[in-house]
Parts: sequence; structure tokens; C-alpha cells
Amino acid sequence: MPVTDGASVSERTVGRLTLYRRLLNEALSAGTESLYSRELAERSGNSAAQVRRDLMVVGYDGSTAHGYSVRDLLKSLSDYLDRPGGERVALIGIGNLGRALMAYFTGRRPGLRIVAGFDKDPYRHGRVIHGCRCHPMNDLETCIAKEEINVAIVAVPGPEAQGVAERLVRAGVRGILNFAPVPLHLPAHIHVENIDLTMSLEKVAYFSRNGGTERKGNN
Amino acid sequence: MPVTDGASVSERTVGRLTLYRRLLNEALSAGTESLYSRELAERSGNSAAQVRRDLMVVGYDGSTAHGYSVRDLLKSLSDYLDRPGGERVALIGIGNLGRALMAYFTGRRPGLRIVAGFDKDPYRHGRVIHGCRCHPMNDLETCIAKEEINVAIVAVPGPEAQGVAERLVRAGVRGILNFAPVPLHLPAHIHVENIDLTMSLEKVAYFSRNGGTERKGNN
DNA sequence: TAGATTGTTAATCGATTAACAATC
DNA sequence: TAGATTGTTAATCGATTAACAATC
Repeated sequence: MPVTDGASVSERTVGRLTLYRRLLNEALSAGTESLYSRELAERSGNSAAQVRRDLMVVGYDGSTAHGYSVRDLLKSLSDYLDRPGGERVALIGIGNLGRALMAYFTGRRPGLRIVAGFDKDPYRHGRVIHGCRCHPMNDLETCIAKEEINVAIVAVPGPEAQGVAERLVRAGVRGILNFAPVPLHLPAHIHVENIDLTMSLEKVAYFSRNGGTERKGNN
Repeated sequence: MPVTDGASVSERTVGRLTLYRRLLNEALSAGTESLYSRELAERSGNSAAQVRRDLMVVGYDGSTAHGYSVRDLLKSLSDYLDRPGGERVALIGIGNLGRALMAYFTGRRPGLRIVAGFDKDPYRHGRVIHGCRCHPMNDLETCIAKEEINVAIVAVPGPEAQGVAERLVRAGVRGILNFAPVPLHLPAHIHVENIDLTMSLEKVAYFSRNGGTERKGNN
């Protein structure tokens, strides 16, 4: 039974849970039916204590005899992490990066689907890219309402990102994955996850000169 | 004068420094010649105390009268962050995502250039994409040595990533930006920065349902 | 049983923020 | 000067890890 919540969970913990899920799926494909915290720790690059603490939050109890049942744990993780019925995602900005993201997410995780694309370029309107139709920006609000979309990916140029994000929030979006290299200023209840490609590459460049920072596990 | 180093700097600090640099460049474009920690704090989404502490590590002193000189601070940041002569980067995997990354980084930051692409698909060998030639995987080691490359971007499918990463390290690469959704197991002195697109989207989806986690500033 | 693993709390570690004397 | 800002240390905060009784 999943924990009745109450305690809020950190961003890092949720990240690690999604990683565990992936590793558990791999294990299941390889025919492994049960796993110890120690094994999941090695594969994920975290400590065994952290794995146990993380798994506590999803409310699934392992056994001291066989560790964790892979199937049962996957079920608990899905109950904890996924929206029942699946998550419907909008993608704003169908440039080079946007199209690559379309391709990347298509079919990768069922239950996490990009169902609508938007671009200001009329040339792209009506086109279907990787099974997803591209709409004009004017249709943003109505389309997001009609399709019951809660999550959006912003892949527009930096100067346009803040305006687009504000429109998304007014349309009812609650979470944004932002690829534009600008800090978005939005209400506190909106969750924003920034992927700043240039910043990441600059960090790698810096530490490639100034010694590795043996950070463990996930980003 | 830049600090003679000694104290190692956290990954987060370096990330914020690159963000400050971007904001300072914007300010300079807008004609702003000096800035207070408070202003940089607002724009970056961090606290003023943190901005001051961060800027201390680059060894540039502001003045109590006018705050920080934008030009001089940019110079100090460049001295601190950049490799003299610029950073030469290799990109492994020229699929949808790889090509988008080529386009994204081309001309965005001079001094941070993708100078060689690699792919196992013979169809792509010899092609020039966004000004960068695509080589066969066999040439990886020789090409990286010849081009004096220290940093690589891995955009190959998950199952191939560990093998590719090990070859890169043997060839002399010291830092890797990894887009493959697998934890890389490499020597501790190699810096690995993971960008896990699915994990990031799953985190956004989770927190879009379970309340915003008003995280400040950068990722 | 003996040995290993679990859930869970206490101790540790590191990063952020608050505070303040020195400065302009 | 008075007010605001700086560099820098101390206090706070949160996350990770170590430890251990209970369990199989």
C-alpha cells in the first residue's frame, strides 16, 4: 500500500526513484525476480542505506530473506510516480532541438506522451512530426485545455521563453521542463526543471581541467 | 588577480558562475556597466549572500560604492572558467539528438566548439553537419589525440554508452557530458555530467501533481 | 541457529543563509 | 556623516550515511 503521503519528497529522491525503476526493468528483462538494496546500490551508484531510505517512501516493504521483489517493487513505484491514465505533454518550439525531443520521447515511455506540438513558424503548422501534430501558437490555450495537458516542454529561444511559460501557466500547466537558457520567474506552485545545455557543457569543461568531482549516481 | 585555487569548488558553484556570466553579458548588452550583488541575485534567482560568496571564489573584488564592474567581472569569470585557447569537444552519436546538439552548440559560445563527430553508421561518415565532419568510430582514438580533445558529448543509445565512454577515457578525454540514460562507471578523476531527459520529464510530471518544490535558481 | 538484510533513528557532512565589521 | 554594500565568518538548514534492533 502506498504511503498516504504527507511528507513531501525531495527532487533528488524522485530522480533516484525513476532511476531505480529503470534498473529494475532491466533486471526483470534479464530474468531477475528479486534484488537486495546492496545490488541496486551498486548499479545506481548510490549507497545501500540511501536505496533503503528511498524505497521507504514508496511504501513497499522488502523482506530480510530475499530483499525486494522486482515485480512488486515496480508496481509500487508506478503507483507512486505515475499519473493514473498517463501523462499528456505539450512541446513548445519545434526547431532542431524540439524535433529531436519529439523523436526521443516517442515510444520511450508509454504513459508519458507528447500529444501536441506548437510553433510560431506557419511553415510547420499542420505538419505531423513523429506522430504528433504541430499547432499554431494561437491555439495554445484552447488545445491545452481540450487535451487536458498538465506538463509542457519549452524549447523556444531564450527571449521567448518567459512569455511562453506565462501563457502555459495561465492555460493550466503545472510543470515545465525548460530548455531555454534563462531563469523562468513563475508562481511557486509551478514546478520548473531546467536543462541548460550550455551550462552543463561548461561545467564539464571546467572540471575536465580542475579535477574530477566524484559525484555519485544521478544528476 | 584570480585566486591561486587550492580550495576545490562545488559543481553547483561552477554552474551558478556560468549563469552569472550569461546574465552579466546580457546586462552589458543593455548598457549596464556595474551591478550590485542584490541585482544579480534577483536575476539569477539566488540570494545576495550566495552571489557574493560565489564571486569570492573567482577572486574579483567589488567595491562598496558601485558593486561589481560588469566588464571586469566578466574578465575574471573568463579567466577562472575558460581554458586558454578554447575548449575542443567531440560528439559521439550523430542521431536525432546528436544533430540537434551540433546545431545548438554551433556558434553559441565561441571557445566551446564541437570539432569532431563520430558515428558507427557508415552512411554518415565523411558528411559535414553544421560545419563539423563525421568520422567512423574506428578513428576515435587517433582523432581525439590529433585534435587535442579533452571533452566529449555522448549521445549514443544506452547499451553502447559504457563502452564508448571507456574508449574516450583511454583516448585521453577527462570530462563527459552523457545523454545516455545509464550510470557510467568510470575512474574517479573523470568528470561525468548526466543529462537524463526521461528522468527530468518524469520528475516534472511527478511534481506537477504533487505540489511545486520552489527550488531556486539553476538546476 | 548464525549470518545477512531490513526499516528506522542518530550522527555526520556539506551547502546555504544570516550576521556583522570594514568600507565607500 | 548616514546609508548601503562588500568580504567573510558563524549559524542554520537539509540531505546522506552510519549504526543497530528486529527479522528472516
